[in-house]
Amino acid sequence: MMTSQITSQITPEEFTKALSDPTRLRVLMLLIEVDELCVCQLTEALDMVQPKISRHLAVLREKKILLDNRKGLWIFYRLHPEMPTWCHKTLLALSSGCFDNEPYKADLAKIKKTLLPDGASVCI
Amino acid sequence: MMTSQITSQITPEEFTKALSDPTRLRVLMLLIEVDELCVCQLTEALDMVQPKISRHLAVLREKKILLDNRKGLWIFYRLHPEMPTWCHKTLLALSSGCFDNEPYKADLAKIKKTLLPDGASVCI
DNA sequence: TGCATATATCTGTTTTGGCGAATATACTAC
DNA sequence: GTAGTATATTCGCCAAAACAGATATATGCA
Repeated sequence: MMTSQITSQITPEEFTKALSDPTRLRVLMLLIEVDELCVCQLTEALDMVQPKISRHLAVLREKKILLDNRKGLWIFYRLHPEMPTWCHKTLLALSSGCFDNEPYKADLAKIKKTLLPDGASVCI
Repeated sequence: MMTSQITSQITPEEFTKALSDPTRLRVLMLLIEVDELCVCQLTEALDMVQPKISRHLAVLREKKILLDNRKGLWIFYRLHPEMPTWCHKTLLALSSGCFDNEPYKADLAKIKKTLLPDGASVCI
């Protein structure tokens, strides 16, 4: 028997509201370019206090825009693999307006310094 | 002599903030599908009081997301022709998440009833 | 000129949402 | 168990932004 799973999809209104905060937009732009990042990497790259980052991550997690994955003490966030296609396309379109400009360019540069050559991460 | 024109481009933060209001999103989705609409058509289609529509149009106009064009008593709004490509792509991506759902579907249906076969508009 | 229509703006109020600071929770190592 | 680190949540406050309603402005026409 098939168990039908009613995962209420995010609405366009909810999605644009989630993108409307500068901090959340910066996080999402990074996660378009890098598979996964832990909270301490984001805290470091965006130069913000940890509770602030966590609160914004919670907003994105609750809307199923991000998926969290604990590995020991660290919790890694990535774009939610079941995010609707139109959401992903929207993020991609925005990213083409971001990475020529600050702070997105510098954010990405900082993050890349925390990545090892094999793609794994170095936490501080 | 060339007069260099410094038209400050909209930033991604400003753009996502402009999209984060449900009314503004509904207006923009309509203007993706229909070349231009006057204020009374929007007031009628979205079933909102006129000052509310005008205030939201003003936000989008000030950010150069919309361009206004008076024709007699009516003022028509359209997507700003000089909007950056990434903005237009973002709106298109969002539209693919909108038109299967309400209120966007019904909004568009209502608007199409105010359009003449040749694409011109009927005001009420 | 005066009136009607369409649209814009102002004003005061309420709601929303982000913030800092403090605290709580989860995990690891000892 | 305790200690230390990473992350999450709660709380009270403040500012941004949306709202309704009233009013102002612009245009067309008699």
